[in-house]
Amino acid sequence: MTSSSYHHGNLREALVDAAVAAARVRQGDDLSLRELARRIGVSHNAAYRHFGSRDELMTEVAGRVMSELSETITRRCDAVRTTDPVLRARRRLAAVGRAYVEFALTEPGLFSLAFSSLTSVIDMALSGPYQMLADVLDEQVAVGFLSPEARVGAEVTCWSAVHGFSVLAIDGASRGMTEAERDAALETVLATIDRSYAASTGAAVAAADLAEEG
Amino acid sequence: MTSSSYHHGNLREALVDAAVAAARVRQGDDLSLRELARRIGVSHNAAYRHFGSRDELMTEVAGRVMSELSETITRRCDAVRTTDPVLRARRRLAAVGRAYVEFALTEPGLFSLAFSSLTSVIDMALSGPYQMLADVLDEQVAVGFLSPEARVGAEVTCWSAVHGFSVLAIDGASRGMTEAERDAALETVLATIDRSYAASTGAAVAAADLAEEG
DNA sequence: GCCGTGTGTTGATGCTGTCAACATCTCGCC
DNA sequence: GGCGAGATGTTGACAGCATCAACACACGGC
Repeated sequence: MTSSSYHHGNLREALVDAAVAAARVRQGDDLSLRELARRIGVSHNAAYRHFGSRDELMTEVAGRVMSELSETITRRCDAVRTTDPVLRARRRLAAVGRAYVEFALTEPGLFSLAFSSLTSVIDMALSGPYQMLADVLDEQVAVGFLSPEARVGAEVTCWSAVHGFSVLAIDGASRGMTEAERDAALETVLATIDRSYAASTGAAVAAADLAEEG
Repeated sequence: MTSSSYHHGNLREALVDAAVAAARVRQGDDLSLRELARRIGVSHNAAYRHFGSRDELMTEVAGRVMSELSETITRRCDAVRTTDPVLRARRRLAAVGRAYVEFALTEPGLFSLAFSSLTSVIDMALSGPYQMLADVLDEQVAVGFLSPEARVGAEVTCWSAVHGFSVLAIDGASRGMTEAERDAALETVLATIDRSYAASTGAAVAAADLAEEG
């Protein structure tokens, strides 16, 4: 329609798309406005008609990434089919953790970009992934698995654990681990938290309880 | 001695010092070779006689930071005076975690720089902080607090938790928290792990056990 | 006393983000 | 239907950056 070759038509979207695509491919936030413009076939600083600065674009990209993260978590969380309420709540928390790490390791470029974007990103996280985590924790309290005392601050604890795991796995520490070793390490993290929350109410747990279904 | 005004005498050291000082002051890895050179009073790219690239300098700086981190951890860990073996092992693990986070929050610039430096940094961490963590965990097993089964992968779990906490506290998530709230959140993280490890052997724990001494 | 090598300097290249001035298109109004 | 305003895209410039190449100085060993 509006493909007049002078006006792009939807530069803003195109820029964000290109940024996401570029960040998806190569690690490091070395993607420049000029290169994005070049790739789209528009001149440098055309971007400035849509974004006040490079950071503003990155913030927008980060928002997209957060949404994608939320989706991944929701999908994984909803895939838990267990009907037993306690087991279900425990597995759903584990699913949140697995989804978070899975996303980070599948899309390390996007993940890093999203969390290196300074401030406002996190505000988005608050309404997305963070809220989902809180909901699952509430569910654990509701079914009597997690004690109300241990509930306070639990979001930060869980988020710290999976976020730290992701960061270390992406750039450094766990490098040199095989995929199997990494998965095992993640399961250890999840099991550690699960065991702690079980102990908060004296609930009994078995080692294999958290194993994924199907 | 060799202060000939043409040859600096110890540029390499001076560069690393200046980089550390600069990173200490302001967040973000926006410190440039040129600015460091300017600050030292030497011309741009004099640095290239001592470092092959900017990254090489940063790696050196990261090494320094790691050493400082190790020191902080050692100091905090050795400050535990408890004589009861089990309580001592538990408090020493908590001390490692507190030291790690304390360093990250006291020197966010240095911390971020060290862990944004791509690869070789982590290798240093392996011989430093990571080894200290492993030792304390071994101690917990030795005194019968942590079960050998729960011991496997525990380094990664603990490191993930405190590292994630630090990262989130520095740039974003926990921003807006008061210092007291942040401390409380950290204690929750430490208590969660402690409770889990206690549960691994069925050891009894009281809430105030981990509290710092005098 | 002289030369080689280590160290520091100057200059240039090509990249970046950002600003200012200009060009072109699109849409609403008469 | 034509026109003017605002939105969008372009060109050019500037300063800053990392890095390379060529040059200048200083000190040590012969």
